[in-house]
Amino acid sequence: MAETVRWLTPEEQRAWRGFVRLHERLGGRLGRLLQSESKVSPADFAVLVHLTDSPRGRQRYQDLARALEWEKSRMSHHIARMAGRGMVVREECPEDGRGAFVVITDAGREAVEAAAPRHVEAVRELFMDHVTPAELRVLTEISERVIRRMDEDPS
Amino acid sequence: MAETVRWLTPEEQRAWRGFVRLHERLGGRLGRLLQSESKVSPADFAVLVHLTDSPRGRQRYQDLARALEWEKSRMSHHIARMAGRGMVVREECPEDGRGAFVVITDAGREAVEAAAPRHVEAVRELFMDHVTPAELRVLTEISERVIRRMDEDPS
DNA sequence: TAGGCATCGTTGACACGTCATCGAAGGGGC
DNA sequence: GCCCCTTCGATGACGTGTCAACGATGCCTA
Repeated sequence: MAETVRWLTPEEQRAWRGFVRLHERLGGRLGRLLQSESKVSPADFAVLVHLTDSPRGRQRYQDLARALEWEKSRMSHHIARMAGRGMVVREECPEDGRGAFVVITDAGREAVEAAAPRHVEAVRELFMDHVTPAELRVLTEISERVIRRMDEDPS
Repeated sequence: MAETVRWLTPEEQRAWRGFVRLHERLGGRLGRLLQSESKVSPADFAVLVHLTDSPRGRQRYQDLARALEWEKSRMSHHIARMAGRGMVVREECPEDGRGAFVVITDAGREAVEAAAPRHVEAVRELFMDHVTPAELRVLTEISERVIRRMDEDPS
């Protein structure tokens, strides 16, 4: 079973390379932009938005983790860091002795409200403004299809 | 100057969300796959491939950094780790007292040769096989255009 | 040739994510 | 009630990436 490798064609290499680069560059730029202007990283932002959309600004760790598709340990670490910066607090869960809530603080609300316009603006400036609606549809299609395949085959 | 934020439309949100997820998932999966089977991460792989393509398997840190679009400190840290695992060695540069070479070792060559087929296969299975040539062209187009814009505007 | 400035790579502090492991608590079946 | 198995979240070790600062060296110009 050798010699059966289907190597990438030049077009495929170019596409893959561009794709990887795009991710690295966009992520880096976006993170730096937000971090420098608002002390809220994209990850923080995602958490805070979810909390503001939840009743009483609170969510169970596990629910948050499922919604964001994060591992529970990542959630635990990240919330600990965010708690250290005063954007959220941890709260015991009376109904389930194992569980806990993440609750957004006033400082957290202020931070997300201050960061939201800048976040959206950055996504537009760096990405959306350079992509046509048709291209965007193709991208959505690809993304969702590939993710679906990964969900179906958890190898 | 308030109220002028151009929020994302539902389609744009969906696209952006899918795009971010795709990267996180693909990256995670690919990394785990390679790491577990070959002790060569995607980053290692990129370095080793570049070195094997260089005369005498060696490159200056800065050239490598430019080629991969990495920061010099990232390069330094990463090479130090790879050197610790015996895949490369650092070598002084006689012509320039400040500089240094990264040189691939035999172990490094073996590692990249062993990892290459698996790497390509993973990229195919996880991604290429689920994207049509036309979609791939759109993706390449988008990636390169957005990257170009970022290059032009180093805000 | 001496002073000033840029470039090269290193280093340390920190943020982030994964994995493996753990202890506490819930939820069965018997 | 008791055991077993699962679920919840915390934790520590580790690999990875960023930033800021640094020492050493090269280079250019006055």
